[in-house]
Amino acid sequence: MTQHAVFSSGANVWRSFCCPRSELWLDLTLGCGQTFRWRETADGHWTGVMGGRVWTLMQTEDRLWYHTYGSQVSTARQAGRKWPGEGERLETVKKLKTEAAAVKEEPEGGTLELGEVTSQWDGGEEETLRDYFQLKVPLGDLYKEWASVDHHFKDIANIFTGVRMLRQDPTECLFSFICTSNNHISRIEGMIERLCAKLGAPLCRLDGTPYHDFPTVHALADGSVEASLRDLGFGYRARFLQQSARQILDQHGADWLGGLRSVPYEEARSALRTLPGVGFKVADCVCLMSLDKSCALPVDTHMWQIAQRDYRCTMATGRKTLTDKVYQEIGDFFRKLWGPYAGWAHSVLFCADLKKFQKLKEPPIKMEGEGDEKESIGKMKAEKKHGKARAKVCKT
DNA sequence: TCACAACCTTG
DNA sequence: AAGGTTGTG
Repeated sequence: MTQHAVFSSGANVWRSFCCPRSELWLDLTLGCGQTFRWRETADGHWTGVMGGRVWTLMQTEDRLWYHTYGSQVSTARQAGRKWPGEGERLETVKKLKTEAAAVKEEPEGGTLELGEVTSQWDGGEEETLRDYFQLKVPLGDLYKEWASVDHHFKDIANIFTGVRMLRQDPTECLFSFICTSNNHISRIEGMIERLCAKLGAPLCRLDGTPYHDFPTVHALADGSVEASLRDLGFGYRARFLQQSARQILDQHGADWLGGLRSVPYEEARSALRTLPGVGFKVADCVCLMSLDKSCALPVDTHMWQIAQRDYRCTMATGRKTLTDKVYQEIGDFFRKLWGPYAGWAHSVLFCADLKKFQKLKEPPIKMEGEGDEKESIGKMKAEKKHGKARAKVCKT
């Protein structure tokens, strides 16, 4: 049976490229609720479906490592495409061992075996990842700019580093976020998993777990979908999904969503809002996370509270419900404060507000024999093991 | 433009 | 209640 790839096992092919932690922190970026399809299948190893195939990712101090499954898929994908030269991508096994040993703290030393490293062209995988993580956007520089204009941001910026917007598939993003209304992240993840298992193309099976692609708009538009999804626990959202898919095909065509990438923000948002189950909040999520609208800023109940509590945002206070007008004003307030990448800054604050990451705000715990450069990671692992969960730290 | 209820489940 | 949307007054 095929198993999930593990970096230290020596049984898998891993490739990597330079990507410092200040630019990307996988645990936060994949776990902050912008995507619902990645799971931590081993310590620091994230497995999920992206671009029609299954990946496992992990990172060391300054590199991002990746493994993909079922390489036969890549043959079709490569056809007719020209990829940039591979240049300095290849590393020697010796260098890998040195680096991995340094980072992974193998006490035995020398027992660590790494997977095969081939010199063949990687089939565009590195480029796919660079696009998915939008690595051309200089996150470290943006953090400095946001911190210079906003001391609340500055307070958390040193802890919650590398929180990056993904460039997700628009179809997956739209239909996933229609599921988020009145819902928790943990439950959403289960729903999306069942949605893909029911309507998505099967890709492979790892350790007995089947992986599926996200369903196509066509699959979601079928008349039987609402009943199926209600059976899977989608509640009233089942109809929204089927109707939105139907409306896209009937009124625009399957390529319409992707085409919104080249349309101005407000226009794209208005277009999305014509779909059932899509209000301002969901539309902004889709704009920000899949349509290249970096200024789109989803205002949920969290951001509403943050705006009042931390920013004394006057338009946010004194109302019982988040009206369309206030929604707009809060977004404009943060866009003025943070600039054209306001949506990215928002996700850092959102991430820092999540219950599951509150432990990162605690003072570091010194572990015996632990170097300080791996402090934050060591701290997280240590506290995961000890199950520490202290009260949320709020700054006022 | 604002407020409120209803909507499906479950952690 | 939970990262909302829709319909009604």
